[in-house]
Amino acid sequence: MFKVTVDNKVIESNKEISIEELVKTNFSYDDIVAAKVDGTLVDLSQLIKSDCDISLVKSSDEEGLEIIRHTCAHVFGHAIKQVYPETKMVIGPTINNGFYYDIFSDNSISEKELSSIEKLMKKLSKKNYKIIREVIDKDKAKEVFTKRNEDYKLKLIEEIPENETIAIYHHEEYIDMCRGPHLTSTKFLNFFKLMKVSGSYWKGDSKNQQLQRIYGTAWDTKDNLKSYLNKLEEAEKRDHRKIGQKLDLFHFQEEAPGLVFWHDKGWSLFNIIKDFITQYLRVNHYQIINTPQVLDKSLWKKSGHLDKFSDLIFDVTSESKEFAIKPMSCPGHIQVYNQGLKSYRDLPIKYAEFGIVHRNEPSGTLHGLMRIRGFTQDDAHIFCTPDQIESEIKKLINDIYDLYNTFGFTEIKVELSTRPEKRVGSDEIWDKSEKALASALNSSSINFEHNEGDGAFYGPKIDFSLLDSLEREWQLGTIQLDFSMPTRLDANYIGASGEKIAPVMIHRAILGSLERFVGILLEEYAGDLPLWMAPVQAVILNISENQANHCEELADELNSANIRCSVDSRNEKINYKVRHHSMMRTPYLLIIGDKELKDNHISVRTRTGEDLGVMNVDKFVKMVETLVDEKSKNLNINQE
RNA sequence: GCCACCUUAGCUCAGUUGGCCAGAGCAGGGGUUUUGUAAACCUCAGGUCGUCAGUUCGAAUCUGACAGGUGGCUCCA
Repeated sequence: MFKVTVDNKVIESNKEISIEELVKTNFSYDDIVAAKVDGTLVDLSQLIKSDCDISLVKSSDEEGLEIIRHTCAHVFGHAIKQVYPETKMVIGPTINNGFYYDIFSDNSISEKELSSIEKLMKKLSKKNYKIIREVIDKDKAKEVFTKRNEDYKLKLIEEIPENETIAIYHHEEYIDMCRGPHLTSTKFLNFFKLMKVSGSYWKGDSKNQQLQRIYGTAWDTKDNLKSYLNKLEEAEKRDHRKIGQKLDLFHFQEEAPGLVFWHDKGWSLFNIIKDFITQYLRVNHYQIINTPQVLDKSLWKKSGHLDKFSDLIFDVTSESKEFAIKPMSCPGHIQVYNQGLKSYRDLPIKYAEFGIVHRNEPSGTLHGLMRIRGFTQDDAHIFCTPDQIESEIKKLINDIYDLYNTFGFTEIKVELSTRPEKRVGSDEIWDKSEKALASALNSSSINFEHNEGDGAFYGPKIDFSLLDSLEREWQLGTIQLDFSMPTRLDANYIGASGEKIAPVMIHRAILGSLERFVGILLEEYAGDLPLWMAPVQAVILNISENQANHCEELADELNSANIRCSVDSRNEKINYKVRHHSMMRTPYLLIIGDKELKDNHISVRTRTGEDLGVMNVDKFVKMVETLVDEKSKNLNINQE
């Protein structure tokens, strides 16, 4: 006789019983997909024979969804082996919102085929067959997968420690190896979709065998599947490339892959952001400098960039001399630092540059404004003593958060990368600086992930990332400690006792690439930029020709008052113009008819269709000034 | 760079199994209209169907190469 507590209900039993059976006989639930026995996630087929505490996992729970997705990956395996029996299964993990399966097959799977494979999966899941878990030892596992010609599964088995048991799951004739848990039948597997195919590599290494990866999504209900697919569609509309074209901000063309043609309004936005950062730099005692775009290769050789990153460097040859277009600004900044002697009393010295850098990124990695070959970094280098590291870092972290918040970003992913195997600098200085970075993060009570061994060879770093509309991560800010380059490029300062010492260099970018940042901003706001960043803040629309001249005068007046304003006096109906400029996401539409002309008033409408009523110009100017000063997201001062 | 896919007018897209001068809507030009808060009406023009080669009596449509792009993978100072 033993006692089991299931969701606070105590059940007694005197014979071994599966959780599934236990639930069936004691509850009327129909959405249980797995269970946790004393906190450990297990299959429902698990047998219970002694006292324990069980909590049930529902299909709608995060863990339940993951199980559905995991099992869905297996059913994909079941299906693909029926279509192409010689397919070799590799790995099929769950990911956010779904799963993928890496396979090896001589048949290349195209996206067109996915719907027919999906149909077969549906057919299999409709059979509502039992999924049977079997625990076997390593030798038996080898035997099973040797028989099935599953070369990759065999490689995986090799990596499993001796005397560890292995679980395999039987899906009718299909067998997959997996820790589980899994569904006990395909009953809960109804709402899924195969999404896309991609290439991938065995062990994620491009030197290894190329595999095919099939992505899918799976949900507990039809509605959840539908709303996920809808969400993707909505996200697509926020794509910065589409918005950029619609709002006439920038374009790309074939002759300049990975390089931006900025149009007036896009460049205006770019410069608003740049000016905002410039203001920050002034207040925080940066020296704003500018260094050459093209430098002799000997300098890049000396800095170490040429050895490490030669593939990414654009070459220029002139009169038999070889130059490189700068891929980063640091060597240039050291040249400025090296002009004249520096004393320990001068430190920290901070050089900032909106450095335009070019990197010949592989064609397959380019992505709109997010990943390009020529971009502008809000780059700076802080030359300081080891003792100054921590306070400088702490300040930077806080500033980065403040600045991101000002732009409206609150979800920021932070990663701390520590010493890699191949590195320069003594262990003491690594200890000290890793500690400095971690304690700076901790003291600002910031959640961050550790990336052991992912630091640069010259020092540890902190990276800050934001998400785009499809929740892809893009790195923006970075703070990197560097113990190498100052020495390589002969930078030093005179210490208190007169000796020459190499300074520590902190590379840091706040927005990272301004281009990428514009991309992220556009997706975050779906083009509805807050007033202070809107390239055109107001457009004046006349009702008829009678008011056209007055509109021009009004525009001059508003522009003089620092409101970015244009006039649309085309011979069109007001409805047409309102629609047009609403779609262009201009924050304010100022409408002038005979009434407004007579009273010298403006009728104010926002891009979202809100009518702010008729007011005089002064009141409008004051409202805009206030909202811009506050960097508000609102267009109406009365909004709380 | 690798895998799959895509490329037709300024934009968004139609173009059936290869078959007469390749279509639509919006945008644009010209007229009419002088308009009151999300699309007035008439009319005109606009395309070497990404590029180059090939198959064919005939190619936007089939094949190949290349370019650019999209989604991933790898990479990312």
